[in-house]
Amino acid sequence: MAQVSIKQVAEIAGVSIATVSRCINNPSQVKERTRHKVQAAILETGYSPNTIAQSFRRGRTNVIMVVMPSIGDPFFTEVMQGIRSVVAEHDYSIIISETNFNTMTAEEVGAMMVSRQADGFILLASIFPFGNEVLARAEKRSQPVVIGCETISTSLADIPSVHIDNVAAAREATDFLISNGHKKIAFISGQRTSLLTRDREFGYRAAMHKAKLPIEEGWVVEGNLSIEGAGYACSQLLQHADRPTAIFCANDEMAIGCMHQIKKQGLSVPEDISVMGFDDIRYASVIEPALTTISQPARQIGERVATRLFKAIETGHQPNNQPVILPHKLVIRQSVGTLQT
Amino acid sequence: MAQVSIKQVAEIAGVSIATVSRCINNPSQVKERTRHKVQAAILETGYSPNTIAQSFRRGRTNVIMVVMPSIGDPFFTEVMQGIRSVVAEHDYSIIISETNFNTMTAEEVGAMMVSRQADGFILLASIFPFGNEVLARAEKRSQPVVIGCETISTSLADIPSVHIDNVAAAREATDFLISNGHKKIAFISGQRTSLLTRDREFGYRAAMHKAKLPIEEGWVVEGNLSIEGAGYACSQLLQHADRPTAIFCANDEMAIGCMHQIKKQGLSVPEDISVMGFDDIRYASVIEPALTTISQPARQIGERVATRLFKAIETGHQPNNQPVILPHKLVIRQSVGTLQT
DNA sequence: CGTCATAATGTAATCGTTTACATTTTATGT
DNA sequence: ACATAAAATGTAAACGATTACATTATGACG
Repeated sequence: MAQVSIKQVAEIAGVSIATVSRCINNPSQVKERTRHKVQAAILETGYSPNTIAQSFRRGRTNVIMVVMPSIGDPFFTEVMQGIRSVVAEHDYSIIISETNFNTMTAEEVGAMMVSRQADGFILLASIFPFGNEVLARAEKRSQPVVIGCETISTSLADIPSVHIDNVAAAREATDFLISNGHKKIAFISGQRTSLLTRDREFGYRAAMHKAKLPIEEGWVVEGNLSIEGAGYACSQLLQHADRPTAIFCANDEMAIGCMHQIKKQGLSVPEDISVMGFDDIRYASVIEPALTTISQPARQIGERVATRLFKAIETGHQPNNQPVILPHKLVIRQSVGTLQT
Repeated sequence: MAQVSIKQVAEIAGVSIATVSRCINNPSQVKERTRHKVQAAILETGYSPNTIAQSFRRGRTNVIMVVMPSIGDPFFTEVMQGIRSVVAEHDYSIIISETNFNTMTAEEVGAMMVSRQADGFILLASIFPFGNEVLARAEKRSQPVVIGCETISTSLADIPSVHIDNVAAAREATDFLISNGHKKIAFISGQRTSLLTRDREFGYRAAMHKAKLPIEEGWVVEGNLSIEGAGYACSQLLQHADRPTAIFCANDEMAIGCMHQIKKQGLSVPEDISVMGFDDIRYASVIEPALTTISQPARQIGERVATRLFKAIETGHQPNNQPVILPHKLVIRQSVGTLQT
């Protein structure tokens, strides 16, 4: 059975294809009697417009693309919900693309834009080398791009983005550990190539520096934002000659892997070692001990990112280039203990 | 800056648009000297093909769509990895659509197919009313559909699908509880409208029946496949006059929520109540106590589903309609205890 | 009833590719 | 050098929709 096209509908209804098209897109300008004929023909043939042809002709896809580091990451899933809620108010659909935590090059981002499969892009994943090049392309093609969550605050104040102040949040988290008497604090970061957690590492280092606490060689290790990766990173820390009393993980997923590893080696959290997470994913409160972490307003980030994107799509201009900074919150649960001094 | 089209490239290179097109799609049939000229022109203009126009003209999008109940569900994420690995071998990309655990109607599925935005569909989400109608549409449009994970074994042996034997697996899980001395076994299901867990409930009931164990009114409650939903469902069970000694949850996410709720009420797992999960998601082994559950070959399911889909796309026929049943495995950890009799 | 404004419909161009077919160029063998 | 086959390139139609513009139908009014 071949595809039914507007032509066949027109034929059956005994009108021109233009009238059929108008019937669908602008029913008010076709006479009622004709409209009925056409609708009958549509029903009879089971016609529905070929969206590809529509996109082609209109030069607009009514699709936005969200580039995620990983579907399956509970944090980004929540961001998606925010995005979704905004998209639902527009006549748009979402397609999701996944990088598996790999850092995207400007070329890859460019390739996605060039393919014109979407009218706008939300990047929740790292871009590198980032910034100007991507923006310039976006500008040229008038395909807006907004970045969510993941940026380096220091180097790109000029990209449209929505995120928390990762540096401040990480500093706060570290300060909390310090105020609980910890002096030997380790950090498990994301992939070295990922930008996601660099600001957090930076905040951690800043807090340690300010408190005049040393960061021993080997206290900052690379996880890969996964449970398994953190487990391995953690076991290295536990073998360290000068074993830390607290571990700050750049995301909750790793904190969970970290706690698991600690317990596996017969130690307990927080009695022997304290663990601090970041993100406040849904598992953070049900894991044992419940995770002390930084809560990000994930849903809200998603909403704001999408709102900015749509404004840009509608006006035809890139969004203005100020980052939007949303508030974070330290959530104190049970995974951090007080060190008797 | 307007889009660069093949026309401008042709003009600059001093050739016809056909030659440019051939240069891109069939370089072997254009002379080297010409090829160079064209490539130079492409570079100069920054041209890249308009994929929408290509899809339009070719009648093929080189995209497959995966409909998921929920991104963020660790189980489906793993299925996705399998799918992705197969897709990577073809010149295809994936777009993901999310139903948020809502059951799709045949109309919705039809709408997705009709929109022609993809050459084939993988449905990991419930369809209802399912079966013939969807298949008939798929057939008519020659847009293949393969279903993964989620079917009702009893009623649609004739849809191309890949999954485990959910009934047998659930029976096995229930038998394990029974063999550990449990007689009062409750079940937390998915949404009533979702097909995902019906077979599992069926298997549970079958096992109970075979062991001549009664299922008291109120022992089968509806979670919504989430931590929170299961928490609520679980608290109902704990208040039950005839409190169960074991709870079988239709997925791990709910088992985690369930255990959390049990502990919250001052009881412990598995001493007071045993909990059995289903799926073996990555959190199952790190949660405390580690979850006894049914392990599905998620990755493999994804691979097989995708393989079948591509075969169908390539041959232009619907896949044959036999379900592929993959093996599951009971994974015994710590969340199920033996009941002293 | 004729005129004219307006509403309804039709005609045909267009979007950027691909590709069947026609034409031109190049290579080969005598 | 010429005939001929093969290779390279060009021409133009097609995909299915939208839409500017042209045309026809409808209705209002004197």
